[in-house]
Amino acid sequence: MQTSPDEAIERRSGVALWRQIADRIRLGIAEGLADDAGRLPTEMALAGRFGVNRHTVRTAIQALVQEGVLRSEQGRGTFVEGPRRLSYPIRARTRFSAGLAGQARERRGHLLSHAYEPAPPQAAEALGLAPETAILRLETVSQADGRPVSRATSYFPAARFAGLEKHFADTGSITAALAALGVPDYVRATTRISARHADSADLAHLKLSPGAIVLITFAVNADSAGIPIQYSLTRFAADRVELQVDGEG
Amino acid sequence: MQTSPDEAIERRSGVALWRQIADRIRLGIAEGLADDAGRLPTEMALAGRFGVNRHTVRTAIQALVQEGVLRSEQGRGTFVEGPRRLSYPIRARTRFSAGLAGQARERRGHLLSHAYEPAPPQAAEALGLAPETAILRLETVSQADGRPVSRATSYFPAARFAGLEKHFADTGSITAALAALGVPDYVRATTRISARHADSADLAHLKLSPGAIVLITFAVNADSAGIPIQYSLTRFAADRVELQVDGEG
DNA sequence: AAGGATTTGTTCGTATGTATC
DNA sequence: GGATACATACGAACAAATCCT
Repeated sequence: MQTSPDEAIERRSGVALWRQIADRIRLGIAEGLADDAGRLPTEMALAGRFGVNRHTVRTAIQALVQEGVLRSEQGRGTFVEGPRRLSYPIRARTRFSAGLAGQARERRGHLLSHAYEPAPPQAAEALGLAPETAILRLETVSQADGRPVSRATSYFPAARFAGLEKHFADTGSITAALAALGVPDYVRATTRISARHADSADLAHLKLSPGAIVLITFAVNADSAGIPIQYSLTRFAADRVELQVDGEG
Repeated sequence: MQTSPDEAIERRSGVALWRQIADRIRLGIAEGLADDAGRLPTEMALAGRFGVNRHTVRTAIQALVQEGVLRSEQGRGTFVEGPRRLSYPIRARTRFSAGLAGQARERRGHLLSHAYEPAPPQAAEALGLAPETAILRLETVSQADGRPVSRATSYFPAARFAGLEKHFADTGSITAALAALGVPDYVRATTRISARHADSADLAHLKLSPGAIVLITFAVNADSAGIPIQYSLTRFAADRVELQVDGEG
């Protein structure tokens, strides 16, 4: 028998207890925290489980209600409200739209801004270009059923892909824009995955609640000849998406 | 010219500013935040960049010094200290030890505890077993050069893998333990990746500083006949590891 | 070698946010 | 809800170590 609570929460961590508990509830929903009717355990039960005061649990629940994840009904309980988490596949042939087929009806990318400028060091290295070579930078947001899912900064060699931003703005698809410029196919070379807290740009573009976590991917795509054509930094809303890696492509 | 800071930080988010800044600095190091001599921008410069008081930056830096990531010298500056981030590959044939070859000299898994018990719902489903079927659960920690990298909860069908914990305790390797029980080879079927804040168990086993973020992977491994043999939930210290997905496996 | 500029380290005080009871 | 304790963040000033001219 344990006297301490089952799922301990960390104090003096720089992360408020209510924020930690909100994170855990949000993740826990995917793992069956709510019952079949979508009802969460009572506030008292959650307070006991996390070893905190009921007020603290209430603050966490209020934050999730604000996000649209939960809905509280006086006298009845707290219920899961929001859509479930999307599963974003990462494979050799990662495509945003194709990947979410069957999980969302409408998905599309939006162009926030673009610029032709000298390549920053990491981009130049990833693309195999000399430092300062001109590149095209695109800032985009991808949505599924009108809900922002990810935000990306992409770098393309400017010499080869001048005008790409127009094709993207028209079609909302990197795949289609590349095809229009003579790249009918491409493959994901490598993806590096890490995580951090959302910054204010993430909050604004992804419509996140403050304190949310974003999954970060650094990816390189190459054409059929193996020449790198795109380097991208993508931030996924960790509470709305999980990344899925399939075994044998 | 901008009057607002370049990289805005979010207030009233439930995540302390110093914690957000510590996260950003840690990530920024990989992206060339420090100069060639490993020296960070001055406290004043960072404070300006993030739009906060110098004290707040100092608190963030102190947290990273405590973690071993940075080192401060009065009158000289603040320098990058810790070992660089490990890159953990995820492919069809993901192996802990093999994957980190060349990045760390010594790596090994340690058995924290084990139990034979009824399968929890997610584990039963992932392994294709009837609910409540007996499984073997292993709690393990993996280290590279004595530094904890990840902590895993693994489920194996008890009928097939009775005694696996002894082989693992002896060898420190799941691959070797499975081989001893007649599974010479296995492949990663799927991996789902998400992220959350570290809980106190993560902090203790991974020796993390409070408030750290962990990358979570849910993985299923199958034998050469495609039969699921292992379901595992692994927590990676997001500030010490990045996950790497290679294109054509 | 001297002195000024730079950079980190320390100490006040004050206001606000967080969590408990 | 109100009172209390502690953590977080800011501001101003000064001290100590180092660097540069």
